[in-house]
Amino acid sequence: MDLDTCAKALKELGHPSRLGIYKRLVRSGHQGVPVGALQKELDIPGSTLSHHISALVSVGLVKQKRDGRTLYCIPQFATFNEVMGFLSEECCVDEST
Amino acid sequence: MDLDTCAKALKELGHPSRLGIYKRLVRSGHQGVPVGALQKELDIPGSTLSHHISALVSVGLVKQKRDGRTLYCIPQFATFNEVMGFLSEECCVDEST
DNA sequence: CAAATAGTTCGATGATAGTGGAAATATGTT
DNA sequence: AACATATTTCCACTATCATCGAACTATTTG
Repeated sequence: MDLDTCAKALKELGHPSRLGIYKRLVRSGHQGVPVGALQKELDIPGSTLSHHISALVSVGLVKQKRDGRTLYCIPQFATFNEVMGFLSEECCVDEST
Repeated sequence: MDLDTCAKALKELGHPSRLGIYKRLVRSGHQGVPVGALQKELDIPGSTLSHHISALVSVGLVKQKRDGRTLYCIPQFATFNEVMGFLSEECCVDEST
């Protein structure tokens, strides 16, 4: 992951609602959480929530999967881990030397 | 560190110039880097750079220390580590269970 | 097909953020 | 004091973001 890509992901995580959404998704694991459930739990108007989710989707932190009328939001751990990897490698002090 | 504080820090890191600045500061360690050196290396106009730096200062990721005419920018590893800690604890999967 | 449910897109608006030149401030030098 | 250097603040402008009701699309059910 390069700096620009990492910055984009961090920017999207850098909003309390979106960070809260991502955190909530991680708690549920791979099966994902329906948009409607997020809306109730986080008490965010539907249209606003939809924008936040698509921001997370746009940087690959979340994927969506439809089952009937229900859209599940699934956290993409691989992308998140790449972000963490970039931060660890490029922005942390190497204490081992 | 709470979610809102973490989101604020991530937001500031979520800009390529600022992420680049922070990365550059980490490379230099505790002694810090003069604003002017950053300006030359990263090729950012002075006023713009100054705004970016103060954004990082405002969330505690950077401190400044003056020595004569030169202002050194010093990365605040403790704050960064708290951010990493929040992300690890709240947004990562616990593989140990 | 009509109605119900789940979510998105549209559209408008107000709020922040990003940018950079010019002027101002702080400090050091002669 | 006058000047040079280092950096910030001011100011104006443009661009992007955040918010949310209303209208729309997708899907299931009766």
